[in-house]
Amino acid sequence: MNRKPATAAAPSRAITKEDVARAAGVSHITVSRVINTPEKVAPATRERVEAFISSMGYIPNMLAGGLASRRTRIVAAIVPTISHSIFAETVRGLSEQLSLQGYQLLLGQTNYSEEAETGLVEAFIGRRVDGLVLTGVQHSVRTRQRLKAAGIPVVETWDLTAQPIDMLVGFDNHAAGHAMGQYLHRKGYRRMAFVGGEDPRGLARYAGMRAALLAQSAAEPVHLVMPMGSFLQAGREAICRLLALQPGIDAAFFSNDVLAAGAALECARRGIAVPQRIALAGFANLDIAPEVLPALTTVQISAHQIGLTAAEMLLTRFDGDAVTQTVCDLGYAILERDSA
Amino acid sequence: MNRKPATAAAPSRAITKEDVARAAGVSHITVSRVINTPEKVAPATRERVEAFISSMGYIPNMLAGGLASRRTRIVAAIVPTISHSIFAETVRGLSEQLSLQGYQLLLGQTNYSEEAETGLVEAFIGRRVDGLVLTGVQHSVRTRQRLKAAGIPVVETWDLTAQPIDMLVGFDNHAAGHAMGQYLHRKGYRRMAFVGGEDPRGLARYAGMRAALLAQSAAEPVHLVMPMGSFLQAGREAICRLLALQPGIDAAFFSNDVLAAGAALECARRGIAVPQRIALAGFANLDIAPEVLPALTTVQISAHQIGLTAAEMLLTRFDGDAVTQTVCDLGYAILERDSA
DNA sequence: TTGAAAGCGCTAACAC
DNA sequence: GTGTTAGCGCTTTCAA
Repeated sequence: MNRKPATAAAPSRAITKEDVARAAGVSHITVSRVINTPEKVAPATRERVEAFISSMGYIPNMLAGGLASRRTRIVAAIVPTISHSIFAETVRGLSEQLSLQGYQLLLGQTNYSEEAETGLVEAFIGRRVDGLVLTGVQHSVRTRQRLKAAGIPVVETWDLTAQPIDMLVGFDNHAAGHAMGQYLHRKGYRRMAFVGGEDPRGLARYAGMRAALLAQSAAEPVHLVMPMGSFLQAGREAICRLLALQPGIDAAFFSNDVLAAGAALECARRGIAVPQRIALAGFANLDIAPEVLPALTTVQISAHQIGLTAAEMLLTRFDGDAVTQTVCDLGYAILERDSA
Repeated sequence: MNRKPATAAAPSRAITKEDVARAAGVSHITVSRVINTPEKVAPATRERVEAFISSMGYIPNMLAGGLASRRTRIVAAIVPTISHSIFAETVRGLSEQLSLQGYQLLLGQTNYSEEAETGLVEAFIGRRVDGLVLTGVQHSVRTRQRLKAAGIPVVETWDLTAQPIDMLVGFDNHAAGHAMGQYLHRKGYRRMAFVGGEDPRGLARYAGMRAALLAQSAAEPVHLVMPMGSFLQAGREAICRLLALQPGIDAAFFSNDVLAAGAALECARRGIAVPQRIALAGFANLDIAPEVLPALTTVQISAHQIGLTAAEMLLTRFDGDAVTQTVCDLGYAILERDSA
């Protein structure tokens, strides 16, 4: 199946603005203008230069351009992992919106490690990205220092805080958890559990739910921490563990829909009536939420919109305009379906 | 919730190698060495310089470095969409492996448009990426020309071809479809359908399945094309359409597990016995495949490994070594479970 | 409307 | 072990 052993290619020398300029009989700056500000070039000259650009297959070196202009037209995004569809959606939104304006997206994954985030932030600053999108509002001191020193536009996402580094688009995780806690309590459930990971946002949702229950003098919810990984399987295991450890439990709020869907699947398999025996609630309103049986009651948020909005904020800044609304609260909504 | 209107920050002037050099009383080249080849610097000098780098918070400008050295340490990946977990897995593998060596990932999405791919390739060449990872083996002439002219290392993924642009890691989609066709036929199913999108790889799987059935003198499979979007829902709709249009149908092979899972969920909902009334087979062995009821028979491939391998190939090239195995066939395997 | 000069911050090649 | 000299390919500012 193999072909010739491939060695490093020999890029003789890439073609430059000078080459095009020489061929077209103008100076390189004119070529530059044809590309960046065509309206400032005489139509005749422009057409001739364009013809040469095209026939010679000239592609401007944006590295050199970026160095000279101090604008790279690159935005970096840092997410815990691209494997979780919520973050994938945010990244998709970002990338789509950014590419409309000729910006490119550099992607970094932290795997939920703050240390990794710090490293990525430094790497991206080193690449002189025009803007940075961070997940969450919790960052190392070093990250904050670097960001401040670099002075580049930053958008934090997926959460809310009173002291954003710069801009922010997200929703109140604590309030969302609180709302679900109230909802479940109102529905008559009294012995609840929260199932999730240990990321700050999941923890905030748990805290919100807990606060809601305590405010109603209801029992404190069981907090079951599951490892991040295959959420579906984790959800199945979680429901088994919950039922075994706390037979009296009557409702479970999961940190995301996939976890909840796994639980629903397991209940179906074991003939456990949902929501009669145990109610299930998810988070995010992912594709899977309405599809399992029973359809999942969940908290609706918009992962994709987070990416879109973050991109818009950044783009506004890049245009030199001031972003008046530096904090964008996208909100959330309890979506009642059949599982709780 | 708003704070001060945010305006473009004033990055007075980023600190450079010169600044550090002056402070440490050495020349800028020594600072450069401390960063890039510390072993070539006297320990005493090194430590002093390192102290200044750290205390001054110096972050090298990789744009300038890249321009001078002609190496950006950036790899670009182009996928149809990051929303489909198979591609997200590939991107995750790529990013993980690359970041181990200090490389960063630029991400582009085509939304299955060849034209978009062409544009992205040009943009990435303009950014002088060190390597490029493409999805599939079908590309515009222009893309091929540009890539050839640029002479940068390229890895095509997710398919196989006799004439790769450069390097290749994937598996034979036609053969995988063929194998599933044979499997289903062997299992006794005779009136089959294929459900998928119109991407080249899905089409190849359909063609393979069709060839297998025709070789057995079995009936030609029905080919149902579903729009890309919410796969779960598309899977549900597909099974409804199939059963309505072709009541005699006894097996359906879906272009991916999510589609198949949607169908399984709908069958469960409507009390349609799987695999007795209709057998269901998926593709990719995603997390969801073993979790639905009945567990999905599918074709196992490794999306994550594709990313890992592509990164390794590229990294080998970057090290100046020749990649002897330019084509890596990761293979596939029929995974028999309960649905077919 | 077009061009010349200067420099963005770094690395490569060669000297000392 | 360390420094000097030249660029890398582009944009910016100013001049014509």
